[in-house]
Amino acid sequence: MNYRKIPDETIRRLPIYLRDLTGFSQQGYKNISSKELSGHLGINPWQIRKDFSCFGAFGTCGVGYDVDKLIQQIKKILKLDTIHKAALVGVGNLGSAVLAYPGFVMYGFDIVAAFDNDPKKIGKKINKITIEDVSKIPSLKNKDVRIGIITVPRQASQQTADALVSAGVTGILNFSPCRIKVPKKVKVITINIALDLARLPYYMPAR
Amino acid sequence: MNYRKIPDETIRRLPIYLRDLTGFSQQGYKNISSKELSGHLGINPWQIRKDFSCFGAFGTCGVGYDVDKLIQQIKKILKLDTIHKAALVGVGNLGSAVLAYPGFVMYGFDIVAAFDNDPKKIGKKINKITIEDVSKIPSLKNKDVRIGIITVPRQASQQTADALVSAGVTGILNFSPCRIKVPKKVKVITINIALDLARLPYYMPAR
DNA sequence: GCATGTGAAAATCTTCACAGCA
DNA sequence: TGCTGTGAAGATTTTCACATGC
Repeated sequence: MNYRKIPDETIRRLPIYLRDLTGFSQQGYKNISSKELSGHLGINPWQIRKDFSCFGAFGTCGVGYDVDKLIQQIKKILKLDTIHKAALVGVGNLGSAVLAYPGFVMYGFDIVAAFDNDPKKIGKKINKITIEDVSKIPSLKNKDVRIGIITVPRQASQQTADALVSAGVTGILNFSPCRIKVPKKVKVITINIALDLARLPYYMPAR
Repeated sequence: MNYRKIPDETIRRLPIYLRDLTGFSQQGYKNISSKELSGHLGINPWQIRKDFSCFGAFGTCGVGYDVDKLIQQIKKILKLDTIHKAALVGVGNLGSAVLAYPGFVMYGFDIVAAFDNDPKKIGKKINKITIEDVSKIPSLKNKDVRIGIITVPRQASQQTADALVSAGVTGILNFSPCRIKVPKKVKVITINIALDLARLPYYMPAR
């Protein structure tokens, strides 16, 4: 195998594999074939094999893949083999939902701080985290927090991003419905629910 | 121009264009060039022109595109030129956030019903919508609701999907962290926040 | 001059077919 | 026989270059 860069589309699929493989591991599976995985995920077996082949030969012919080895390898590729501390800004409806979201833990994320600018919310606790004033964002520098989650209204998103970047964050999960500008070093992934919903009618059958 | 199918990737970008064009329209812009749009969106000008060229020539050379015509055309392509009624199932943290989310209105979505299985929540009102028991989902048949939003825990997602499909829904926005099986006619778009977050460390610079 | 629209080239991603190995 | 791993073919998407029109 040539060592090529792993395709972005493969990277997009890796967390999906990881999620289901973790499930299989907990059920006691030792090995799993691309065909079995395919049935679960709705991804073609050859696509799965191609994806896995990007990072070396892990399967045993006639048997399948070693589930736990695969999990370790995917975690290593995605750099999910260490705990990542994250901070959330904007504890409104969405922010609260994200704070309570159980899905983060399994990938090794730990939300260690939450900020808001509403005096009524400051000091309150959600999930053992005390909400602090946004002016305290710079304190993240001392906490080795590299990931920021932005769940503030659109108008405040850019300044929030700026504050997070200044505090040393290099990865941002942005829930604001707009693009934010950051230095090249910083990676932003934007999640916009409305954009996904807006595609739905196009794919729905005509009545 | 050959009448080809519009590429899926173009469809994915159309809602983004629509969002920003709507903003420009409200600011009084009559025309806009691909270059101006490019600056806002972070998408290359030639990509933008290629996308727009899929559905006919709309631009004026030397001037740019007619903002309002473009908006109308994109809405037509995405079938967003009519109001779409939607129903939400699962009024927990995430469900409440989605109900309160302002982003849906601008694309013409109207959440007309919400369901939960928790007796404490039934009868409560959120955003003028009274929460009903999940057993009432079949009543959607009479309301011409074609879109379902699933924000229930993983275990309940498949049965929720089944109930929605039986009630006539043909498009589902699924927030559950698993795949749901539906008839081919039904389109599902799955949003999984954790999957997006899981990609972030890979793209972040090494410390 | 300026900005669109489009064929052609390049890059990327998916599908296939089959050799190779337990 | 059953399943992996991979080169090659096919499909899709992005980028480019430039002719065309106001």
